[in-house]
Amino acid sequence: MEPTTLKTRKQRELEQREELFLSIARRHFIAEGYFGLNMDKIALEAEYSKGTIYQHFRNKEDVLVALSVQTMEKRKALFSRGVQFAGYSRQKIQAIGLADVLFAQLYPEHHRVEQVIRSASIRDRTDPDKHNLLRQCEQSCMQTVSGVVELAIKDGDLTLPPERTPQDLTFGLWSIAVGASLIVSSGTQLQSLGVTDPQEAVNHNFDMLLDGYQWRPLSHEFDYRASEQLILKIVFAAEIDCLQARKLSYEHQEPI
Amino acid sequence: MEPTTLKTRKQRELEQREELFLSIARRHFIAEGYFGLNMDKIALEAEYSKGTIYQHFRNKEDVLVALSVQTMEKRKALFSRGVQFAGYSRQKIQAIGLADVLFAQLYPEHHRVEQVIRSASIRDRTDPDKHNLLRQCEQSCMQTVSGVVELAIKDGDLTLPPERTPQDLTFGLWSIAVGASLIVSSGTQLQSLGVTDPQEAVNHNFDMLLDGYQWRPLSHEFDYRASEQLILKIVFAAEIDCLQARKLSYEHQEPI
DNA sequence: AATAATATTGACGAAACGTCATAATTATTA
DNA sequence: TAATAATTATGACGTTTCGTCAATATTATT
Repeated sequence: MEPTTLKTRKQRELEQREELFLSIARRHFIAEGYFGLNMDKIALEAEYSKGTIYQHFRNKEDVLVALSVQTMEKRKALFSRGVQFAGYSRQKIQAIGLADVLFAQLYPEHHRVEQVIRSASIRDRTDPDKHNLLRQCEQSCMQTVSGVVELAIKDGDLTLPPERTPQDLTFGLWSIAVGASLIVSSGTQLQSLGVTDPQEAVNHNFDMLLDGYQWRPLSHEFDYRASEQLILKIVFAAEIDCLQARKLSYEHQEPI
Repeated sequence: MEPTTLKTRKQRELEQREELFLSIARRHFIAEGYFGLNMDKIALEAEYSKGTIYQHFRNKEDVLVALSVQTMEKRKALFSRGVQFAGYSRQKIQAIGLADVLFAQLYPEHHRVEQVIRSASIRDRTDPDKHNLLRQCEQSCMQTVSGVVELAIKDGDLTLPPERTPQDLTFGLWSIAVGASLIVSSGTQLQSLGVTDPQEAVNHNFDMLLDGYQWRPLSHEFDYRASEQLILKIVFAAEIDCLQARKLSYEHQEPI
């Protein structure tokens, strides 16, 4: 066998095995969190020795970074789909916002992984190179947003104050998304505080922020509710179907 | 000795000891993060046995919740000071925002504790009662903000859309604050992305969100820069002095 | 077929958690 | 005050899990 073919087959096998480890790891993490995720169990379940696992991952935190990268790539793909919606620049932003919501609903477990890895203590144990890969992935997501901001400026839908960069706005949207999901997941009793529907509130806060920046058309000049339905129908039909099916199957299971 | 007097002295001693444990724990956590914080070391340094530590705290995570409660109480005190500023309702909000910034600068280490405890995995190990105490503390902080929102509505500075609660707005501000600090601390290279001054960007995003809600006076109707200086001077003079002094002492130390 | 290179294994040492029987201290009673 | 009861402190111990590494097995090369 030629070395090239051999190498690629080897590589394929390695990647496949890594994928196996990661899928087991993700399952364990979802079920039992950071402390329930343990290397011996992964090894046992994958039917490889622990040493082999450690040939793929420097340590436990490395596993989490790898999971996060998968997550971020999934999110990025959805963002790219959203940004393609043909409409006002602000509708593209809306589409990205919806993408993020759908993402959270489709893969709620991915969210938890991201949060753990953001924690400084856990991050400090990761291999800097792998961690940079994750950060690049995140930046690439953010750049999708910034790209739309720049487009809006070029189209004349948006004029930033002097001294403000498109990225400042992106940072604002990103903060709301990250912050809200963290607050919700941290168990704060939002209901009892007066926030009946956090998701709805986040959407509205996005709108208010963009209105504040005077991104046209403003929310009172345009029917963004209708726009939302349109975007979901045109761009994310598949995802909606998937969620719908899942919901139905829950309803079926509940009586059992 | 009467039982009451006896009990209070005992209690005082216990509280003092707990404070000792917490101060040691905080130092270790700051220096070495979650994994560097360890119960044996606290015991050793406090010159008590490990068992005694476990009489105060159910487990390691409980120590962190206790630290977080201290943190949140400090923040709440600063918020209460800010809200007393006599001016437009929106200036009160600005004052709370400044309080949060000052808090982060005065006690940067407190921030890290809060972030760790928000992580679902770590939270899951805490005693629910103690954790509720923390959540109550947080809610009380948020209620300070919501109170100002309600005041603004009463004064006619702000009119919320139907279906929106004051708490939805609070949730937006809170999300920005929490999200931004998490993003900054997670090591995302904001500079290289185009956000030169994250703190400045956060402030501006607060302004834009409030402008979006049409909270009067709007940012172009009023000089919030000047207002900021005024608030700092009138309400937070002590904190500014403290930071200034710290800065000077750093400059003195650097040549050494 | 012999040898070299690479990959796999799981036993092992280390670190830290949280417990609990024992010892020490403090309070109560006679 | 002395004896006894109640409370509190101690640190050795069992347990878990991490990450390593010498020994072993597999694969490639000569």
